[in-house]
Amino acid sequence: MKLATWNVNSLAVRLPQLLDWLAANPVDALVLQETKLTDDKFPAAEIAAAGYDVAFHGQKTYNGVALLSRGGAALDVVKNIPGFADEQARVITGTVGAVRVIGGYFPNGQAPDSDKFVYKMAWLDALRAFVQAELAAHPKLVLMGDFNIAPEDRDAHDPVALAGTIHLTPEERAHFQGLIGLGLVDAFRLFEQPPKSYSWWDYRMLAFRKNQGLRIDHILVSEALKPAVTACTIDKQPRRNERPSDHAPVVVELSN
DNA sequence: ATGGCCTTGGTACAAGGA
Repeated sequence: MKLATWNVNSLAVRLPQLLDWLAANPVDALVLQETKLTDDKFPAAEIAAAGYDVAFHGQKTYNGVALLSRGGAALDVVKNIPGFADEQARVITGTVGAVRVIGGYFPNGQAPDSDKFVYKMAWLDALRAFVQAELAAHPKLVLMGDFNIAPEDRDAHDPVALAGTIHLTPEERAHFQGLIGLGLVDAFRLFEQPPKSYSWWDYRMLAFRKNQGLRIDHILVSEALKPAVTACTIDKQPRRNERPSDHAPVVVELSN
């Protein structure tokens, strides 16, 4: 079983690239972030034609998430975080096969002294409680998406220059470790990886060509699933497309 | 160089992203 996450930065722009990627990478489940589409504009028919069921939760202009699945629609779908009032469409959860999948578009946070950072902290608190409850009900769980957190210094191309800036603050990293503390593991770090592995590169400054990026897109798997994880990789290929998303997909492979 | 680029909404340029 293969699961993946990809921040597409506008599904309206990236739909052809998504369909190309799915044809080349027939995953069993895929969560998308930053679809930037209201539900009435979501391209469900095109995705169905590619062989995927899809649940989605979007809004105009910003945010928006989706959960694609092959071999049956996701069950028991939950949109956003129950009990956390939020006008922003950032979370979609569903059961695919035997796995509970939570897809999240974590808030950016803008800057550590901003109102958006305060929102990010509150959102992360709510997410943690939600994941804890989901985990209790569904031991086989995957939490994946655009976390907007670089968990360690090796997840940033210049951790000295970027120390304390958004995505690298101690507060954000503590929240990442809080999620790990629920009984999750960073699937990417279960394996030897190339040095300077990133999942996002700024559109500016020729950042992709110079590999000046951040690893902020993650797949966390529960302890019950950890023994089944056989691989986890970042697929840089779509970042080489014309008009690419600034994020690359991350893929995890589970045995059975 | 508190920038650069990309997307949206809307049709000029501001906001947001990370």
